[in-house]
Amino acid sequence: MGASRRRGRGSSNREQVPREGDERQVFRSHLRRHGLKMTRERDRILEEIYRLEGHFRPDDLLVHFRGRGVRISRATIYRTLDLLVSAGLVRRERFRGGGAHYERAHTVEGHSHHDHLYCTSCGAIFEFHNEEIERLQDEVCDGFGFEAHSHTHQISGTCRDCRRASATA
Amino acid sequence: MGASRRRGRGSSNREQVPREGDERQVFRSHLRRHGLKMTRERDRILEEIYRLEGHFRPDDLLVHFRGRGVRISRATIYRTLDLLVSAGLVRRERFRGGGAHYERAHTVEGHSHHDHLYCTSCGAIFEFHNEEIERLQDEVCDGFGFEAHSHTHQISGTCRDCRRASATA
DNA sequence: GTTGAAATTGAGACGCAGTCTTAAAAAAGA
DNA sequence: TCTTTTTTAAGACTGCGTCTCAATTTCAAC
Repeated sequence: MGASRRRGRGSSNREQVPREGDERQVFRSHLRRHGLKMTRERDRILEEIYRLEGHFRPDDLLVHFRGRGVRISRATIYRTLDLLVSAGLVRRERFRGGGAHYERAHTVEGHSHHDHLYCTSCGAIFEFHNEEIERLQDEVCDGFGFEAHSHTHQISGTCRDCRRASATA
Repeated sequence: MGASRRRGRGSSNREQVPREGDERQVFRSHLRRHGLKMTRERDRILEEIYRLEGHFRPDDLLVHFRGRGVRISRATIYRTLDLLVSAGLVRRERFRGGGAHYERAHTVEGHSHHDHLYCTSCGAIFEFHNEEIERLQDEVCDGFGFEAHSHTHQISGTCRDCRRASATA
């Protein structure tokens, strides 16, 4: 089939530091470390995710690709998301009862992740980060001899706007 | 609010506070407040939940009733769990990707709930409670003008035993 | 560049949690 | 008791996610 050997966008190869392809490098080395292969599909999925802002669901990707005539199967999207999560490039988040949401991790090292406020009234999602909470979490883990890999901290409730709306109602 | 007496294990039953039926009263008045009816099925489900220790899944209840020849449908169990959650008597928790787990809320007022450490290796669940984290959460919410109704705070990782096991391996 | 073992893919079947639909039954107030 | 409204059981159904497997692609060795 199409043998286009794609490189990155219009990579201006000026600098030494791979800025644009940072996540790609991380992904590649993660794959290599696990004896896995880089494929065109995985590359495209990663690229798309890093173009997106905010949260997305697997189906969003599927629709996106379908809409552009790119055939990437559902299975591949799910498989790739799993890989990206274990590579630390993407975070999986669950709100409400429905399916998982994903978002790219903000830093490769995973230091400054954020957590979420979820408005059950309008579905809005807010992000917060609190260093002190993070520290206390570590303390809790130490107390249990527990080694944390990740965490989920969601607060559900009513956002400012919805509160205002229901107050006037 | 008000009457949240502690309720230790074998509380000395000196007081007038309805011990055994506490949750039933709460449920009843919740239903009444919403123009809903108390039924035998709802009563049985509540009773069973308050007999259980720890986490359970909707299917556990189903199997339990089936095994005893009590016919309560899946739909009813799910509907009742929803009601109990909104009445504040039961908490819904999600671990991993699978279905929801439930557990009874420890106090009616919802003050001293706990959060969870989840071992991804053996599936063990530990509970923790940290007053300071709770306080900081409130602060975060205030900052957003957000009114919290509930929260989920899960830390995934490896528990002490599993760490030990993999260290010796 | 060719080759070939091993990994990956697409398509759809499948599994499971949870919701919806319906007629029949039960609750609660008058 | 009677009447109205809610609830129920059963199972069809939905949606998310996983699995299967033959065909294809990767990539390291040649």
